[in-house]
Amino acid sequence: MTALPLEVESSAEHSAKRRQIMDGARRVFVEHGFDGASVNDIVKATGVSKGTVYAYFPSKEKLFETLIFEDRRGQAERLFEVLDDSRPVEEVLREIGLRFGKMLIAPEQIAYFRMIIAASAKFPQAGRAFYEAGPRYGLARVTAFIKEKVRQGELQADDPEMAARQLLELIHCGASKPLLFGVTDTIPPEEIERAVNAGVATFMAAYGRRASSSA
Amino acid sequence: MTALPLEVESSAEHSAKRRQIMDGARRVFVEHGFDGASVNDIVKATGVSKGTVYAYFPSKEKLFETLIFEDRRGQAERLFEVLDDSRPVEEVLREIGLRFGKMLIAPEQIAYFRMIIAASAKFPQAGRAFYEAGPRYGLARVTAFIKEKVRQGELQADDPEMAARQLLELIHCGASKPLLFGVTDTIPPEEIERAVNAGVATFMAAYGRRASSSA
DNA sequence: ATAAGACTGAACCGTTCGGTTCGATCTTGA
DNA sequence: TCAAGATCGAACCGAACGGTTCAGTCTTAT
Repeated sequence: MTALPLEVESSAEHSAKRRQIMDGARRVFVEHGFDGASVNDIVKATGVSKGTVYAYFPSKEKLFETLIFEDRRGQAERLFEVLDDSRPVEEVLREIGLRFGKMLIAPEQIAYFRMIIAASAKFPQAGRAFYEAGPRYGLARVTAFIKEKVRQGELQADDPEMAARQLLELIHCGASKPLLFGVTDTIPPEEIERAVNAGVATFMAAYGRRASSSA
Repeated sequence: MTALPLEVESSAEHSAKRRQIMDGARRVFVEHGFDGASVNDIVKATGVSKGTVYAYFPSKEKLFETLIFEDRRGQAERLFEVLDDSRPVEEVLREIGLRFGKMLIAPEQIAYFRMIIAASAKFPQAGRAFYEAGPRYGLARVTAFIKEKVRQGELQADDPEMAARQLLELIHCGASKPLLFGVTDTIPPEEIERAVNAGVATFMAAYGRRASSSA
């Protein structure tokens, strides 16, 4: 290989052309997965020439890895912003539940999960990056929220992290699984709301101030 | 294509050669996914000639689909056998929780899930077949168990299916996620047990006879 | 023994794969 | 204006892709 990739500097890091390439690549990777995405299809989706793609990224692998690493959008941050511990706990949990539920069943999200999961054997660092920016980040935020609510006396939990894990599982309650396995394309919004309400009720039965200690 | 696949009769349905081919193919598909698995690698893994593979299956796609459809082993049946409603509810739930948890973190299982999830966009029927033999079957069994325990007075639940969904999520509590995303290769057994115990406690707090009605 | 069927291993096919090259053209900055 | 760098589109490369073919060998049943 005689053509070295462009030396990335701060300005080039955010160049429009580079972003254009990554946007086009993301579409193809999300649709076909890493192995199913051909470089020629990616090139078409980018709207630039193949030579230019290779001027920015040395290989298909590097393009994919870079995409996943830099795609750690503030999605989880925005989602968990509503964890305002000055408000009543059930109110917050219902709201976070609905936001979380809607996010987890969005078609783009399902497709993105599928792509990451599929690629995680070959690109474990990419899988890890995604996991830490998403699920783990969310868990940490919810754990902190629960700790504060325990301190305030609204909740009781010996193990706030386990409580947070349970909460996240309860409010979603596996609703996205049929989507992941291709069983259906849509989940009715009422289903999400139903799971959220039931999940919050169960969580409060176990961890609410009136409940017996659970852990 | 001049060579037609072998007409499948009852005996050929279970022929050793056909099984050999599918066993070899499964190994390669599970390791590399559908797109990442090459027919040449599959042929090597089967230990038969390429011509023979094509004598039994008309294409790579058909081989994959057939494999998934016929792989509906009685795994879920065996797992949920312990749902014996003549025993105390907590005892049964702990036991099913441990069995379920161990199954869901087994490396072969993780790899199989990954393969199915990855392929579900292109092969939704295969994804559905897997889902119905596994998660949906389990949910139905647990729902029936909960209904019976409600009838016996050990549990109370207005919505046994939602209760079953919650139970399945609680006893596992997302323990396999780090595996799916390639974050780690192993989950300590104590972690599974801990999640099971906490999950059963939360479930009983919400649905046990002494608990307030949750749904 | 013989014939039919199953299977083998090697070669083949047209197409696609990821990656490379390059003359021509465009863009940008001095 | 000019030169350097960026980009283009087309062609190319060797390897790999899924699928096909076939002479030879093995297996089985009569």
